[in-house]
Amino acid sequence: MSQAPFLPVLRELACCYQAFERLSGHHIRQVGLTPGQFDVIATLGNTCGMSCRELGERTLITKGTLTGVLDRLVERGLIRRETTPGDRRSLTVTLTDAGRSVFEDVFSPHVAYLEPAFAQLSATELSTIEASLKQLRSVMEQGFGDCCEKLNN
Amino acid sequence: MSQAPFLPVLRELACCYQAFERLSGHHIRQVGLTPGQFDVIATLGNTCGMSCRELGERTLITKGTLTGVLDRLVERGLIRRETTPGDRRSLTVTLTDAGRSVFEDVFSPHVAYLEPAFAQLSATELSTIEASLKQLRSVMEQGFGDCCEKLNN
DNA sequence: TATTGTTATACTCTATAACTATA
DNA sequence: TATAGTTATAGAGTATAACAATA
Repeated sequence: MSQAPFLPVLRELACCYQAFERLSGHHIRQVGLTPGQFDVIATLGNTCGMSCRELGERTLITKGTLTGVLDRLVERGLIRRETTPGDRRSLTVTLTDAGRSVFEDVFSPHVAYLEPAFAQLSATELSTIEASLKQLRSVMEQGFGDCCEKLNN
Repeated sequence: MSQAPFLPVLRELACCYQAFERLSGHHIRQVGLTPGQFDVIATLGNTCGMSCRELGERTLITKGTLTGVLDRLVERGLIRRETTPGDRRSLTVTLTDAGRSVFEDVFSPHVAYLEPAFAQLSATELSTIEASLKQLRSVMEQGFGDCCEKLNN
C-alpha cells in the first residue's frame, strides 16, 4: 500500500482534511446547517451575490444539487433568488438579512473558535504550509483545469 | 473574510482536497464504486480483515452507515462478514477474491495514474509537504483526539 | 447552437436513536 | 453496564440526463 512515495502524502491530506471537517462540521451542524448549506452561506458572505453558475463553481456543488440546496435555504429565509439584469436566463443569489446574520453568527465565532489552535503557528509556518498545499494542488491539477471551474457541465 | 491569517490555509486545504477528490473520484466511479465503498475496499486491501468497529474508525464512516455500505459490497460479492473467534458480538470483514481483484484493478492503476503528476516533486519536497500537513493536522486535533477514533459512539 | 437553471430519477450517505445479542 | 452491530427513519447529497427559456 506504500510502494509509491507520495501515498503517505495523500493519506495525510485525507486525514488532515477530515480533521478540519470534524472540527468545523461540529460547529456548523449546531446551527442546523449542512456542510453544503454552510458552504453556500460562507461563499455568499461579504459579496453582493452571484449567479448559480458561479456559486456552483466556487462551492463545487453541481447544478442539479445546487437547486435543492438553494431551495432549502430559501425556505429558511436565508437567501434570495433575483433575476439578473441583462441576462434573463440567469439568477442572482444573495443573502437575506437573516442569512447575513447567520453568516456573522456562525462564521466569526467559527474563526474565533479555530484561532487559539492556529495561534501556535508562526507566520512563517503558516506560509510554509500554504505553499506546500499550493504545490500539492498544482501537481494534482495537471491537465484538469482550475479547482473551481468546469464542474457544472 | 480574510481577517485571520490562517483562513487562506484552510481555504487552500479545502481546495487541495477537492482537487484530490476530483482526480481520484473520477477513476473510482468508473468501476461503479462510491467513494465510501472504495474507502472500505482500500482499507481492507493488504490486510487480513478487521472488525466493523475498526473499519469504521479508519474510514470515518459511522456504524449505522457502515452497515449499509457493507451490505452493498456483500451483494456485489466484494467482501465477506465472518464471525470473529473469541467474541461473538464482533464480525470480521475481509475482501473476497473478487474484492481483492477489484482492489488490485483499481488501486494500482490509480497509483500509476497519479504517478507522473507526482514525479515532478522531489523526495525533499514530498517530505516538506507531508510535514506541513502533519503540523496542520496536529494543530486542528488539539483536544479532539486522533483522526481515526471516537467517531462511532 | 450554446448556456442558465430546473426537474426527475434512483441511489447513497448522514445523523440519530432504539434495539438485539453478547461481554 | 458496556460493547458490537443492525435496524429504522427522515433528510440531504450525488450522478445523470432530459427539459424550458433565453442568448
